[in-house]
Amino acid sequence: MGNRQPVAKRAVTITDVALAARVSVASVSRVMNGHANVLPETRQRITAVIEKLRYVPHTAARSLITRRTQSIGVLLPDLYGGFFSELIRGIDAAARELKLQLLLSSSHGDAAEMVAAIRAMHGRVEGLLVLAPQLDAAELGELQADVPTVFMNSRVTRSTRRGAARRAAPALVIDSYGGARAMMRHLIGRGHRTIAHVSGPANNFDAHERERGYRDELAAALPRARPVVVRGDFTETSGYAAGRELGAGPGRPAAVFAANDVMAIGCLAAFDSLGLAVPRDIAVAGFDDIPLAAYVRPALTTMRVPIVELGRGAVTQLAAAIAAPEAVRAITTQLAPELVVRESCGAARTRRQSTNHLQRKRQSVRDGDHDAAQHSHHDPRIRGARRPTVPSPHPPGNRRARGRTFRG
Amino acid sequence: MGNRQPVAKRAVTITDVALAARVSVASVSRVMNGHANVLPETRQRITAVIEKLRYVPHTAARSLITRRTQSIGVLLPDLYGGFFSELIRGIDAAARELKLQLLLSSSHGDAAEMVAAIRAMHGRVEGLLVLAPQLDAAELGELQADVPTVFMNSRVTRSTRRGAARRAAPALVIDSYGGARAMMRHLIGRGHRTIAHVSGPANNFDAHERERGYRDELAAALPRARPVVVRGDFTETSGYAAGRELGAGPGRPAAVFAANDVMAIGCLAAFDSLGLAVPRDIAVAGFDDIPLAAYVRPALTTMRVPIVELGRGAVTQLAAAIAAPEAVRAITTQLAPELVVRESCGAARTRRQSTNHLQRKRQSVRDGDHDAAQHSHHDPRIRGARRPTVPSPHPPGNRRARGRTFRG
DNA sequence: AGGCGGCGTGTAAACGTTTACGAGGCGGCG
DNA sequence: CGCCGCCTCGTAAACGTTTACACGCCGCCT
Repeated sequence: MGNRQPVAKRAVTITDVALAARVSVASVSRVMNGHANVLPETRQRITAVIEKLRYVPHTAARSLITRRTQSIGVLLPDLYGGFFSELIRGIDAAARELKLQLLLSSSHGDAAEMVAAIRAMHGRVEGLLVLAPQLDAAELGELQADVPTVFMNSRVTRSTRRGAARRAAPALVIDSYGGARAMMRHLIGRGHRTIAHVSGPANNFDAHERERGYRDELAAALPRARPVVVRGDFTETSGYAAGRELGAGPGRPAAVFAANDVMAIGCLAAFDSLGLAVPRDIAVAGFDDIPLAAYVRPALTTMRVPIVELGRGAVTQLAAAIAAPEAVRAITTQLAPELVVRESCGAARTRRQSTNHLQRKRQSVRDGDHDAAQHSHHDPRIRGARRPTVPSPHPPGNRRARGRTFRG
Repeated sequence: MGNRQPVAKRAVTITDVALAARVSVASVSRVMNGHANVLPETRQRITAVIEKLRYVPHTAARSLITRRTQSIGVLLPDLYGGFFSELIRGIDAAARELKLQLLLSSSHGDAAEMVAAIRAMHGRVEGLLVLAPQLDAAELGELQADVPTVFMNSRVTRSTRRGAARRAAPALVIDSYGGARAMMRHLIGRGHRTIAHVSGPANNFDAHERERGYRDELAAALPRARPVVVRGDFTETSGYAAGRELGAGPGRPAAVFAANDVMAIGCLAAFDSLGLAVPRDIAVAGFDDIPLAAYVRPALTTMRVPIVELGRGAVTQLAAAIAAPEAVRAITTQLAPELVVRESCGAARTRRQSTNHLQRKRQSVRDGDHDAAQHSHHDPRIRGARRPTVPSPHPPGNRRARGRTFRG
């Protein structure tokens, strides 16, 4: 009893507490888990010992028997940039409300790496959140985990292609296709008749969807116009190259719609280097509404994607799937981007319009039914807070400053 | 054997494998853990069954007995903004190399919340990474976890105050004080004689250190100058307000040094609204080098803080502490910021100078010794890649585009 | 030839919980 | 007064691993 080991002191266990409180471990467990059937006096004695010994239950042991870990795994392809930052923030906020721990894992270039990561999480998480834009449905199907999974922004398995609907997990995606069409409608509505597209990497789902939206809307609204697509890879460098090509070549388009903001900013630089004034000589539009988009000049017209909502919604759906695994349906929820009009397309400086025609919509993979179980739209961002140009006569809202209270 | 339960299928355990391979669980375990003493033929038989049954060991059960979880907890005050994004990226990269899982937890406003979060991680992690700029040493001491802990950017416990060194954990901090002094030297070196400071929130460690650096360098270099400090809170709004106050009041300073970039950008907006030209009428400097800093105009002169290195180094130190808990020393490692000269202080457009006099330095809390065990400097960022103004005649390096290969 | 060491494998304990089950006490009611 | 039920609490099994130890076998050394 009294012999003290010089080695690392063992953590205090439930048995230590039971001994000290002169009760059985069962009673301690009951107190810890808030069960009712324990005498107030006993409870108090146990609580005091717990406090005194600073007992905190061993999570691994607990989850071994309860089969609950109170945590979910998040698998991302990368972490760089504002997109993932916001996504994680949305996920974290929702997980915190649901009292779920977050196990983070990133840098998964291919399916094999992702499978390895999933394996490493086995027995550690109750569910998985997977963002794998570079994987198609077949590959995703292969990494079938033994826990509920929700996919974010992955290739949609289309019910139109018979027998192809093999993914049994729900998914949340940004409606890149609809967003691209909305942007094209806007550009065409502003009078542009020749519109080029700078696309993203070939194996990226969103890149593909945005290009498809570009082509479809162009064909629908301007049947006589010929689509012009310059392939980029979502990097600024590729956007610059595309901008040089489009701006210097013959038949310069009236507007350029880049598949993301970063490339659009590259285009801006390219046009500047060519002596072209934006939007007077050529209009530019992007996609994503990254923070930079509001600060470059001219400020970038773009589609804002609801990243925080994406993260939130995914967690909510995952929690539902964990609670009732038998009730999960392979439903794909689409989140609609929002048109943000700034200067780069020649719009009025302060004008800001929302795409009413682009309502939040859902589509079922199996059938056309609409489920009411939707995530809560708690996106904390203040929609109008972002500054239209830099510098502006008035200080913007404080949305962007939240974290900065802690970090300089 | 052949009876199939209609209920949720139980996960395959090591016993299932042992049964199927007609060996004992011990042998399966030995194969799983790569122990040598198992016959090739037996090993092969077991491996085949493992493959066939897709057996993956239950992490909780394993870590219960081995007391190893292969994962570390990361406690952050918040997730918003580029700082945390980069920090997590650095942490993730290092953790991935060390095959450590990351348990993420954020939004800890006070010590109580943090203690709760630490408790929730008990038995789940082998070590803790804590970023708590709003906590002082005493509070940090209280949340003494039973696992190795490394603090990031926290209040330094000074050895000068006797008996105050109660924190037994190592820490990594950004040298905000030294960085602020370096920036002041730069401003004074450019000829500015009246320099005001916009400080951060009162309870923030970095804010305090930067103000201290401002005051000390000012006193040292310009003994006759009177320090002028306007309190901000790291938000753009507060920077704007401070800028209005400083720009419109009597005795307008020649330069304004803001405690972070966000407030500096607020100042830029304020001066613009007052009709002041930067840097001709007034110079502005920030701190952090957030991505925006290079894109606003005039581009912001600032101190770049090595965020990724901070995360990397913290993980490295934590791994060392986990491996050899008895060898940990409460050493505080300082990471030096780097001066980035842009336009907002009236420098030459393209000039870029590094602060040679501000070497990376370390200071021990207990004594003055220097430990060689330093983290590897693998910061992948390309130093000169950032664009000085927008738009620029040449496309920037592709550093900023990495994650964008996956996400539009 | 017999003992002995090494090697391959199995048995069982241990990790720290939760919880089904049962024992004991006590009060109420027949 | 006795029985029954409820309430409190303890005992022990179970979760899925790892690993110390034991055991049997074979070959080598003496």
